[in-house]
Formats: sequence, structure tokens, C-alpha cells
Amino acid sequence: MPIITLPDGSQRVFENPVSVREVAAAIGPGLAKAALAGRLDDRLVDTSHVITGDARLAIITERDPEGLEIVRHSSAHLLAHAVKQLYPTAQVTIGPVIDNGFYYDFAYERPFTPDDLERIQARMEELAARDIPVARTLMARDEAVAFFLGMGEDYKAQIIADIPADQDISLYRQDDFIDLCRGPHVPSTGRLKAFRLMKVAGAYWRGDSRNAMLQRIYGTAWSDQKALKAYLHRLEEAEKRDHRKIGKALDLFHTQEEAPGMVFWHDRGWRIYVEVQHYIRQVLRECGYQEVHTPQIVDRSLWERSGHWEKFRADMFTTASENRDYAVKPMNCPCHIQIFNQGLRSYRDLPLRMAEFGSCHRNEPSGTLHGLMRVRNFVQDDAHIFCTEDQIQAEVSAFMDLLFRIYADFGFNEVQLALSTRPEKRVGNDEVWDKAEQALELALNRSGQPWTLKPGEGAFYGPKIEFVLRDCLDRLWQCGTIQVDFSMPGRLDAHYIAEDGSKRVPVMLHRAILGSLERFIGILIEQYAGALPAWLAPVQVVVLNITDHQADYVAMVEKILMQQGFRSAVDLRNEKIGFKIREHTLQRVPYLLVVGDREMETETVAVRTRAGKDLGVMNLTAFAELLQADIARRGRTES
RNA sequence: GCCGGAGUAGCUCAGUCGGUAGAGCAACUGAUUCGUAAUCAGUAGGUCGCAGGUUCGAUUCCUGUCUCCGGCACCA
Repeated sequence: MPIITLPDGSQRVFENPVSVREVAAAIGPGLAKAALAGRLDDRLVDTSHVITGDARLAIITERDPEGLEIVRHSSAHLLAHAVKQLYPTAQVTIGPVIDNGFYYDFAYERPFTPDDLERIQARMEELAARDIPVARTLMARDEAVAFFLGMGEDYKAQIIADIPADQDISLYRQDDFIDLCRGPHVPSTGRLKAFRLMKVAGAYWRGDSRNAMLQRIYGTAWSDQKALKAYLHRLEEAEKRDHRKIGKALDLFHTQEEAPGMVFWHDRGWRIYVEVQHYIRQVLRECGYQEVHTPQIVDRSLWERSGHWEKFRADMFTTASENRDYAVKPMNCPCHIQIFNQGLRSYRDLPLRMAEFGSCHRNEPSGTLHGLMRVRNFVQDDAHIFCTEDQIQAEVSAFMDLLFRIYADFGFNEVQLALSTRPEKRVGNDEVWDKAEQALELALNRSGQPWTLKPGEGAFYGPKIEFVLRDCLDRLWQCGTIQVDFSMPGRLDAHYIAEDGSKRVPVMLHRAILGSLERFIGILIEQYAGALPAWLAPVQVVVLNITDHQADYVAMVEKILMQQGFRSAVDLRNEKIGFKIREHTLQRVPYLLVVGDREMETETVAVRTRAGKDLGVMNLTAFAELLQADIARRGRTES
């Protein structure tokens, strides 16, 4: 006699074992129709699942987040179903749920084309319209392996063979299609009402580039057509924010074939770059960093000692001259140690914080290049902190405080944090690793931000914290990082004299906040859709005349603004004022000053924002104060 | 690097089932001197990514190559 406790606390008593669907029906016919699955105690089950004992039960519908996941998961099955019908020799592999949708990987003798995608989509719609029941069955593991091998599904058999032998395998069948799956699934294919196949792509079997390449089909799925349309619309809007498009439209930078992965910064883009760099430089000075500058091309022998020549040679650009081999530096740290090594260092010199905006080159694989986000030549807000083991904690904490302050100034308040801990292959003893990991963990906890643990993901020389921002298309980009390094200072003979007179090797912290300035500016462009806050805007104010009559006054106003340090420009073209306003608004200039005879006579300007707001007529001093206040706010929103 | 897609005027794109290309915007010239998101008219502009091949003839078909786009792998 099962007693079922519902989420609102009410209880229902049944005479006999009862299925989730029957419980839903007992509550109401509408719910029975909407039920996709059940949450039984804390486990998700199909609506066909029969409950034999007392339990807590929540009916899952498409309105629940779990319901949407089930819809997506079942959509992946529907995709595989359609593919197997249309291309019987294709083998199924895996088909998980991802953000906003799902994918399914197939092994097939040829790649799928966009035309195939249309056919598959059409077949999926037919299968959904037929409202085919989805049934769950159990099979012993070995039986399941044999079953899938018998069907010619070698990949599936491999997956099942990795499951412990004593476990039963659940299979889901819909019509002539059967697939291994933990479930749960929707009760019938008619419940899948809004899906769209998005793209095909190659993907390695089991994510390993040594394995065969499979054909991955991506799709999106939602509870109804409205949500699907809204999602597609959101994607279109996001594409408009793409920094590559905006970079071209706002004349910020370009790239060209002759320099793949490297950026030609135009005047307007470079103004942003310089402003960002200027800001960081100022903040680092305040925080006790020194700034240095080291060579870009360094002899092979240094890279051999640092370990780069052996491990990362393929990623470095090399050159030769007069029988010597050189590498273009991929990072600044070996050079910083050379500066540290000049003269004898004392423990009194530590912590020693050494910053450099060094231009680094990394020969990234061609397939990875992506606008400003992944380039071969970049500059980081890079610094290395030489310190003792006991100083790690304080330095990491101070770094995190600085990082959040800087991110807030740029308008970023949501950052994903992760701690990567000791990998299997590593240098340094466990005691030192304990200390370093604890220091990082403590700093993370102190920050009050949520963070995730990535066990074993640390570098061989030490653990690290990563700070990840998301771009407008939901792609993740690592920006900030702090890494503890027990290895390189020793390899490159860095020492200091400790309090007791002994010679010690310092610990080195590699740290960056923005990461690559190129990438960070790309993210900024997308974050603001090109409408950068006044402090970063390439042009902060444009002065516009209405007729030639005001030309001299306009030129004078602009000159005064420029002399006050504002990034100003004039537009004296013989065009209608509406035309000029449109152009500069599209160029995302924060402030437009319109000057006609009225303003000229009263020595004022009419102020309009790029948002189309009329701030009224004011004198130049008042405007300068207004702009100055806006600049001082940086990316922080008023609270 | 791997799989797929794409490269046509400064930009956004159309087009040619093989007969050397077209629009809008921008540019230039002229007219217009105008009050808050596009004034009008005219002119000019392209070895159709690059290199081979097939062909009487290639921007179009084939091969190679480069770059870009979407993923995958990578990201010290």
C-alpha cells in the first residue's frame, strides 16, 4: 500500500503498486497529460516507473528544469532514430544534453552535409508527429554487449563493456530504434515539439585526437515553439555583438592573411588598448609592482634551461642568425628571472613583484585562431611575484582582491573561478603542494565567490586558480590566472639569501588579471556591444555644427576639450544634423555636442547621448564636469 | 592539427546549369547651409583568395594551397 508524499506535503494512498503516470492521473488529467517523468525521492524515473513502497514523488513537466533536460535528451534519441532510418550503416555512439540543447555523435562512412541535416530534421519531425511510445527495458550487461555487437553497433558495445558486469543495462526502444540509456525519457515522441538541428562538426571518439573522428550533429530543443524562437532570436542578437563584426564596423582593428593570428590595431582600437594598459600600469604601481621590459628574441640556451625548448618547441616561433638559434618569447617568466638574478637578492627584497607588458608569440594550431580571443601575438598584464613559501598566502589574497577590484572597474561582476590541483606528474614534495593548494583555496573562500575544483588539472610545477569570463555566444575564455611555481626559479638558478644566511630558491607566482589584452578587449567589445563606457571609448565626444556658420566656434570647443585631455573630434561636414547624429551614434560615441547659432551666441553646447537622450543645453565647463564624472565611474554602474 | 562550410567592389551581399559580373551603402564630383538616427543628382570602382589542370573559352568544373567561419583536440 504505497503512500505517496507530494511536494506540497499532501499524501495519497494507493491500494496497489502504482506508476508515476497513474499518480499524476490521480492528481488531475491535465497533470497526467503534462507529465514527462517523476522525481521519486531524489531519483528521476520514467512515467511508466511503478512505485511499490512509500515514497516522495514530484511530477516533472516541461516547466521544470529537469523536464527540459529530459526533452533535450529524448531529442538526441530522436535524432539518432532519424539518422539510423535514413543512413542505416551509421553507428550510434553518445548523445548527451548540453547547454540549450543536445548533440549526438555518429560513426559514418562520409561526413554529413547541410542537406543531410535538412533531411534528418524532416524525418525527426515525422517521427515526433507519429507520437511513438518510448519503452524502457532491462538487460544483463553481457547480453547487452552481444545484442549491440549483433546489430553492428561496435561503439555502443564498447561503451557498455566498460560498465561493471553485475549491472543491468537499461535500454530505450521507440519503434525500430533502440539505444542504451540511463534515462529517463519522455513517454512518447509526440512530447518533442520544438527542436532544430544546428550544425554538423567533427568530434573525436572519446575526445581523444588519436581516435577516429566521428560526425557530431548539434541541435537545440525547447518545451515549445515560442521558447525555440526566442532562443534563435537570442542567438541572432548575440551574433550582432560579435567582436569581429563590431571591430570592423567601428574601425578598431583588422587581420589579414599575411599575419594569421596577429592583429593590425587601427587608431580607434589602439586607443582602447592604450587606455586599458595605462589603467593597469597605474594600478600595479599603486600595488607595489615594478615594471620591466625584456627582449623578445632570446637564445635557444635559455629556453633549454627553462624547459621550453624541449617541451614547447612546436609552439614557439624560432629564428636563427650567425649560427645561433633563437626563439621568440612565448612568455616573459624566464626573462624576469634573469632580472631577478642580477646582483644578490636578500629575503628583505621579497616579495618582489615584477610586471611586464611583453609582446609574446605562441604558434597556436591554425584551427584555434579566433578573432581577438585566440591569437598568436599578444600582450598580457603579466607579472611574476618572487616570494617565500610563507608569503604565498598573503600574496594570493592580495592578488584576488586586486583582481575583483579591476574586474569591477571593467563592469564584470560574474566570473567563473576554478582551482586546479596537483597532477600525477609533478615536481616538488607533497608538503609544499599542500601549502600552495591551501593558500589558493583559502584565498578563494575568502573571496566569497563560488568556485569549482579541478583535481589533477594543475600545471606540473604548481597549482593554479583560473578566472573565466563568458562571451556573448556563451563561449568561455580564461582571462585571469595565478599559478604557483616551484620549478622554474630553481631551473634558472634564482636564489636569495635567507634570514639565517642560507641560500634559498624563491617561489614564483605567475599571475595575470586581464590575461591577454587582445582577448580581454574582445570580451569588452562583446560585453558592451561596442558601446564602451566613456573611460574606454576611443572617441568620447564629437562636436557637430549645424551649418558652416558655427564652424569656427565648433573647432574652438573641440580644441578646448582636447586640451583638457578628452578624446574629442569634430564633424564639420556639409551634411544634415540628423545624418551626422546617426553616424556618430552608430559609431557608439558616448556624447554628441550639437552647436547651432543659438548655442554659439550663448557659448553653450546641446548635449545628446548615444542612447538618444537629450541632456539639454549647458556651458562647456558643465559638460566637462559631466564627462569627467562619467569617466571616473569607469565600468561601475551607479548604485 | 583534425572534420565540415566559405572566400565576388572599401563594407553587406546577389549572380553566372562554362561565354571575363551586379545592387545598396561607402568613396569621388556637383548642387543644397539644413536643429537631433540616412538631402538630391552624377561619376568612378572588381585578374570573382592564390597556383595549377580540363576546355576554343574558367569567376563558374577538377586538383592543390592560403585564409576565414563552425565544431573537435590543444591552450605551458
